[in-house]
Amino acid sequence: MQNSEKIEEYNPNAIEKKWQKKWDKDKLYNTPNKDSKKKNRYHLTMFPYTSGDLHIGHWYAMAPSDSLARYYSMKGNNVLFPMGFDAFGLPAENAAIKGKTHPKDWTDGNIERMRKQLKKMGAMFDWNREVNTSADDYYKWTQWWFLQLYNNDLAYRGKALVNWDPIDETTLANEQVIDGKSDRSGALVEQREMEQWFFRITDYADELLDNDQMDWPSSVKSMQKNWIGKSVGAEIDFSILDSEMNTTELKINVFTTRPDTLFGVSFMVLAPEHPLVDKITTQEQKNEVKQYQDSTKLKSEIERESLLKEKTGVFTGAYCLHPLNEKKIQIWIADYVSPTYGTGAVMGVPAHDQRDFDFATKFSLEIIQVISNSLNNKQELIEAFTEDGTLINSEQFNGKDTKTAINEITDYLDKEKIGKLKIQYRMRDWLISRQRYWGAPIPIIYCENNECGIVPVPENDLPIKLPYDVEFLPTGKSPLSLSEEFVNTTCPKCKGPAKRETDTMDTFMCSSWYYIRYADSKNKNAVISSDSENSWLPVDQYTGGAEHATMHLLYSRFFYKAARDMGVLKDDEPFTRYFSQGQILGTDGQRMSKSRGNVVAPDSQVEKWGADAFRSYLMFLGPWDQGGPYDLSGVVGTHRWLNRLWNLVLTRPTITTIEEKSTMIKKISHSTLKKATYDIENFRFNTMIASLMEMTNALIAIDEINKNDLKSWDEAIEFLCLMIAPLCPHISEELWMQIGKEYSIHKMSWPEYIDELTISDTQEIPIQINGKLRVSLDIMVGADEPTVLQQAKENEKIATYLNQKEIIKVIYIQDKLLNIVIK
RNA sequence: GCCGAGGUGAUGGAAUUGGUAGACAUGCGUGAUUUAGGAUCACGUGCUUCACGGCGUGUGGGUUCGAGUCCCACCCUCGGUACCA
Repeated sequence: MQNSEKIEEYNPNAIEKKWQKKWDKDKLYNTPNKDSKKKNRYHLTMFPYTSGDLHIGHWYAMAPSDSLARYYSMKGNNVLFPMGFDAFGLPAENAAIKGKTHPKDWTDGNIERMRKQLKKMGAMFDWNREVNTSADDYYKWTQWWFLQLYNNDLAYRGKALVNWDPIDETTLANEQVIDGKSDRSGALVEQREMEQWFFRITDYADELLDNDQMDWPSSVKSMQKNWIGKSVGAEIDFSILDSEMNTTELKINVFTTRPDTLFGVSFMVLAPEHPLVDKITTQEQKNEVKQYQDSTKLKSEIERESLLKEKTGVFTGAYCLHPLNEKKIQIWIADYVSPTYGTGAVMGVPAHDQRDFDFATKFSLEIIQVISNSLNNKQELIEAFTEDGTLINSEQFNGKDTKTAINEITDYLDKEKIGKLKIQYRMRDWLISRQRYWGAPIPIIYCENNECGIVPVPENDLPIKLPYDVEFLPTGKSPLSLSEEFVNTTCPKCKGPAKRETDTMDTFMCSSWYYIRYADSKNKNAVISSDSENSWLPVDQYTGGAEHATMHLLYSRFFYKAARDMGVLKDDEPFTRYFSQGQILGTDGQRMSKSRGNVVAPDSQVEKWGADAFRSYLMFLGPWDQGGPYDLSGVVGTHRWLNRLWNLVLTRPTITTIEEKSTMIKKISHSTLKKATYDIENFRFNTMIASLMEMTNALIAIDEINKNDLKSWDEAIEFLCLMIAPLCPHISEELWMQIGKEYSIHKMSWPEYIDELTISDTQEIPIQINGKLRVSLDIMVGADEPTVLQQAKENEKIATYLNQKEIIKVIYIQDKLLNIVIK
């Protein structure tokens, strides 16, 4: 660099503060519903839970998402990129109990702080559309959604065994139970029966399963499929016999995916909790059965697991009848049968199911082989044979193969009315009731007059406001039930005395529709106007953590489909394209947590290096979907780069008087632009930044240019600023101004590259002998084989290799390589 | 067990369809500058060998002129899920 003129030093903190203020003042990022010249495009990053401080994970998730939104905005779209707060939920209540504040005050304070921290990111959030799920103008609509679901028979009240967290004193969704423990409190979860509100998500199981065409990561799609867990099989009735061995009215209904093994049934197993157990157990077995049931209840899921899956169980003394061969079959109870999956009863086929095999071995029950193939013929079974094969010992079905037998036996059972085809799902209906304070009240009234019964709150009465002055300390009852003022009301139908529902809604309900509200966040008359819906929905690009695969992302899809069927929205899927970023870890490679003491605070990193260097470092670290440990000594790399970039842009090289024009600068800028464009569209921020660094370094290496290249130089600098704009919004804006361009760089267009300019006239081609690289030669682009071979032979080193040897074959790939095979 | 992703220098990671392995960056080394610096700049840096060269992408085999990339078998790590009948 020959220019002696002193330039100002790069000072990230000063310029970042300056531009954030100006953008805010100019409302640069407020997005109108319509822009006559541009196509609308909706980008979304998951909104944060209001936990108190923005942590590095938020930056890792949001900064690249912002860069993407900015890129598509430069590509000529009218991009909506909103932000808000997921503000209801247990931690607010827990923190309030601990810190002796009120959940609302705690939450509102956190929102204030987090909004400030978010603004330091320099993202293009449209704050005009901010939502706060705990604000009454938001949860009014959460309640409205509940009413719509209720009116369309998608919400129902039912008794159910629920997961009960004894520490937080609330129910939990299955998704919130990890290894039998509460994902929040860590307490061992108990089973309790309660009256609860459910959503019929299972009605949508098949449609939710159908996700092949979605532009989502395959891992997330497969997680959802596994979670829904569809299996096709048959339900079969086994008639229970009385003590005289006569058929009774009682039947055991089992679900099996292997009806072809029906003749192999040698016992029946009920879950200890199965309602038939008490009715069929014989007098002699009563005590033993009761004892087993009690011990099961006391066993936590952890204990069940830790017993190395050793089978336990008790005979009930009762028998049932095999529907096809009329054999008498013992009925047992065992805890390996889950009361909540299928029918809570299993037909024991020890020869062809490993669990049944273990059980039969332990209790010396008969093992009848009914499937065989060439491999296991005549062999004594030492474990269950679970492969397909041919039926044996199965009367009229002998000789059929597994697949045929499944169909024929199912058909036969159906015809004889002893069974039928059944599709079973692992996923259960969504339990939304929470016995907690800090959530949206469920808009239901229970009228004391039995004729009215359960009465939904009329839409005009919404929102049912969450009272501020309530005792929310945990007592096992819903805090709202302790507030006379809240509970006592009049029935909307008969005007008689009535009581309100005192449970609140699962917060996943709030987050199932927030992206819908962004499109029309201030609408007082409707959840969204059809105009706003047409403008923005569905979301074009959603990004967020894969930990939400089976909860938030599945619930949102259900909500959207339900909304379609209720006539609220038009489309089938809420998120057209979804990408899940990985997780940023502590410097020790572990998950960041206060207890480990490995938390890196983004605020201090921003203060030290500036938001631009910090953002770009997070993107440079590695592939975005991979995550990984944060390296405190690595940020300096992107900081140094921005420093070099700063000096480069503000200093022109010496201009010589040589007339000859070079194509080098154009090649650098256009090929970098090509690569950067490809990379950002494919979420490859790390390689995009690497190539921008390469371009920066290449331009710095040029310390003099000739007069005719001046235009190319200025274009290169311009391209560089524009390409950096989505990644580092502050430094690019500042440099853009300093080189005398029009405000704002963020309203400029992404440049277009010219493909011919990305190629130069000569290229280095590797010359191999027998596939081993020996030398690289500078060859004209597009040269043919004889030319290249000739040049190679002329090379001294190659010539020595070829000396006295016979050339068997020459492989030449144009502009790629030359391989000479010799003997 | 099942489903999904992955295994490349000291470290994070590059390598569009099989075609120069290690781009870019950190760290480290040497030098420059500075009163000093954990600031900045330049050069070097896969392993091995004095060198010619040889060896190198989890392990073993295969296909090919040529394999990080394709095929077969296996090992390991991470994420999800599980007596799911």
